[in-house]
Amino acid sequence: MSSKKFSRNKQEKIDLIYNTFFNLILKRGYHNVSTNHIAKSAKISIGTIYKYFPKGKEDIIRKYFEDSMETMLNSEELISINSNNIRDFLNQFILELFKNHEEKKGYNLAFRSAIQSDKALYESHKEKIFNFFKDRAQKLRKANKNFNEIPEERLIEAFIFLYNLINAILYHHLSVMELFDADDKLVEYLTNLVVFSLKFLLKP
Amino acid sequence: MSSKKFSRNKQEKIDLIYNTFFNLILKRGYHNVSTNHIAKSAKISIGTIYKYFPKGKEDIIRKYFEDSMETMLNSEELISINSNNIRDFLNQFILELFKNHEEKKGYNLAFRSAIQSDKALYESHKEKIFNFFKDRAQKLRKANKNFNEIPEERLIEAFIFLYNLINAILYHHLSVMELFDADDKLVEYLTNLVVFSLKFLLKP
Amino acid sequence: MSSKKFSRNKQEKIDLIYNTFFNLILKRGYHNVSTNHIAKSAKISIGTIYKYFPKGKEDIIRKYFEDSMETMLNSEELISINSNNIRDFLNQFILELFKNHEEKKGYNLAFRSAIQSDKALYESHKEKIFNFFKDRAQKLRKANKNFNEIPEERLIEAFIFLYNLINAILYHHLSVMELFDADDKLVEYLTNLVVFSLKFLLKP
Amino acid sequence: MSSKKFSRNKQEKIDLIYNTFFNLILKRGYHNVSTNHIAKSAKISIGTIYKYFPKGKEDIIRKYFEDSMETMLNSEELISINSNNIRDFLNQFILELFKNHEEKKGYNLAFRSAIQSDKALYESHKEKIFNFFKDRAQKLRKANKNFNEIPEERLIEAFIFLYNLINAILYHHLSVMELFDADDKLVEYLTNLVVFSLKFLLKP
DNA sequence: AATGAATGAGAATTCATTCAT
DNA sequence: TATGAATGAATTCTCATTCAT
Repeated sequence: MSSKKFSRNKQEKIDLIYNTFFNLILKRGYHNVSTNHIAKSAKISIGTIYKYFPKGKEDIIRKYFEDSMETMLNSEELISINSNNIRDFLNQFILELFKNHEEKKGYNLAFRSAIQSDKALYESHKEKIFNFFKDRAQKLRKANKNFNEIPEERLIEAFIFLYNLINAILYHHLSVMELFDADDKLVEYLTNLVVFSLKFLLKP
Repeated sequence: MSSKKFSRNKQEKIDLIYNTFFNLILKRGYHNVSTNHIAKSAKISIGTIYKYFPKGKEDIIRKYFEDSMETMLNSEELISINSNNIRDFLNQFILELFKNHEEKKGYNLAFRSAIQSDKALYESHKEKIFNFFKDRAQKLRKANKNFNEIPEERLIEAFIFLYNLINAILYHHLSVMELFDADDKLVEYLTNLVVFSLKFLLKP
Repeated sequence: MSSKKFSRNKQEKIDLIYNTFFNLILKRGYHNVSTNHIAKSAKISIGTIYKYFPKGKEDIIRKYFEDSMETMLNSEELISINSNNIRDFLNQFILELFKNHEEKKGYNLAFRSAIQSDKALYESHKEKIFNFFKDRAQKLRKANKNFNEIPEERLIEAFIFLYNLINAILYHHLSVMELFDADDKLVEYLTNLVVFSLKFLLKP
Repeated sequence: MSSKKFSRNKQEKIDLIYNTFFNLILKRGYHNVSTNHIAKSAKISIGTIYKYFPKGKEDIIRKYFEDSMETMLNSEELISINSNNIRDFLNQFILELFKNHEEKKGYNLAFRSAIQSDKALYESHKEKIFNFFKDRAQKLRKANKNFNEIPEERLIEAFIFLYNLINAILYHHLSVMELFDADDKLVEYLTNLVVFSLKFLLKP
């Protein structure tokens, strides 16, 4: 029975803005969605958007991904993987990305669009990815003799490349997802792809 | 004679517009380049651009890719591949894409940007790709018993998927190209990737 | 008792708003300070500002100057000057303005800015000044034969002109204040300036 | 009989913008005039304003005063004054400012408003004034023994101060111009004021 | 055929003000 | 009384497109 206009629940409004924005992006493309569109579509005033996201569109994307990236990379599931078992790690990681994909297709497409015109967002995202895989690479090299011979930098680069490859497959809008009749099959394909690629990339 | 000189000037102007546009896109991103920017940068008038491309930016991209796609997919090199030898075909095709990539990075990035906000361009591009691979699939199935068991649709979809995958690797701006110290290595990786993937995708 | 404490809080809040506003104006200029800025900077709510100053910025300035002008023009120091001694009066008046200037630079700059875009404020200020000098002029003419020959209107106008001139020197932001190494020198200059000007303006 | 819409006369349009803007400022105050007001009032499109003045209001003022300042300070009349005669110079200079004032009251008020919120404009204006008087001061010191004893810097500062003082009198909106029934009288007053002030400021 | 001045819809953003809590 | 979320008109500025010359 609480009035919509004076809802004291900030998070509700912020989520409304997120959802509206990402839905609009899915329908019309990032660059064809304006802050005014968001306001109209969400039935809130333009001022409200700028209250929560003072720099407009960029801010919405940035803040959303700062949160969601943090959450994803620091999720229980990823943290708790026994890092010296690389198969487990890869499989778990792909599953994690895949779960993300299912529920966040709109958000991720938005993100891919946004980093194309926002260098700062792109750099910060790159750094986060790098640090995440640096940590993984270091643990792997400590725990597993096979990886000792591969330079740390190369290992990190390989991980990042494959991370991007998986994302490209999951989110690239030219993909023909219908190829994989079941999710299992897609995950299986991706895992095989990664294992095969890693071998290729890391051989001396 | 006068007409020849004339049409020569015309083509020069069109090429100038193409080059200027794609260079600007590389520097500033598709959505940050306006028709006025192109005119200023190319030192021609905005009116001239609208003479040759009455619908502006969209038209430039669309016409460019109509031409270049036509040229690429119908190139001597691809047409002359003996289509019943699938290995040759794949290797040749990847090399062709790779050559393209080297010299046309700007154009392709532009294209990727453009189709994100232009549904018509996207659909027409999809159709062209589909028709190209439909033709290839039909020839393959005629010439090669192994492919008879695979439904035509599925074969086409697999080809399209892999075509997109290769492009994603070549053009995705998050890629870590430094991984592949030599072009040979990248082409080798891509070929292996495609062969491996085809096996996976086409097994019953 | 509670009411006393209450009104004390009220005055404190009003003073807080005054101080915050004028400090912000000094830093950023009148037109770049918003009511929301004041609220944030003073750490009170925007609602509180509108409680005490229902018309916002204009009201703050207007009310402040209504008070301070009243106080200044009716100050003990000015009232008690023996008005038939014009030298004393002028010197005292300049000193009064100067004291004001030292401690209220921000307020005065704010005021100068404000009256540029608020005609009502400007008119009311003009009227107050006029009435003040009308009173002085009348007293002077009664007490001092020399002034009898000068029309009352002209005397008032001369006073107002010189009042504005002094203020212009004190507050005009293009002034080169470093010229006057000591305050004494500036006051001396101003007094001479006024005496000289009065002679010029009042000669028949 | 030339069409208004496609007038090839840039300067006409630029002058129209200048005149419209400065007239509006006189009526409503600098901060209450928007670029849209100017466009509507001048019956041109907002785009036209931004074609000639890409940074909007600031640019209009800046460009106008860059031109007019240049013109004024380099005018035949000022340049040709025999600089070693200080009386002549002062009188001529005041007359020049006064002529300016008569025809450009609106422009000057606009300028005074504008520099309050545009630091760059303010600095560039200050520099121009400084350089102008530096040149005058150097010539005076060369030609006239009396000025040798006064440090160059001090001489410049005094000139600048007096220049500002005159402008304040001419343009300050609180001034009571009616005091001076004839222009001659005002110029006479200003000259006396400046001579008197210079003596005071330059005495050792 | 070529030019570029002119247009105006629409995007991003600010800010005085209101009012439910 | 005090709060601050919410509003939306108004502002600055951009850009695709037109059309007289």
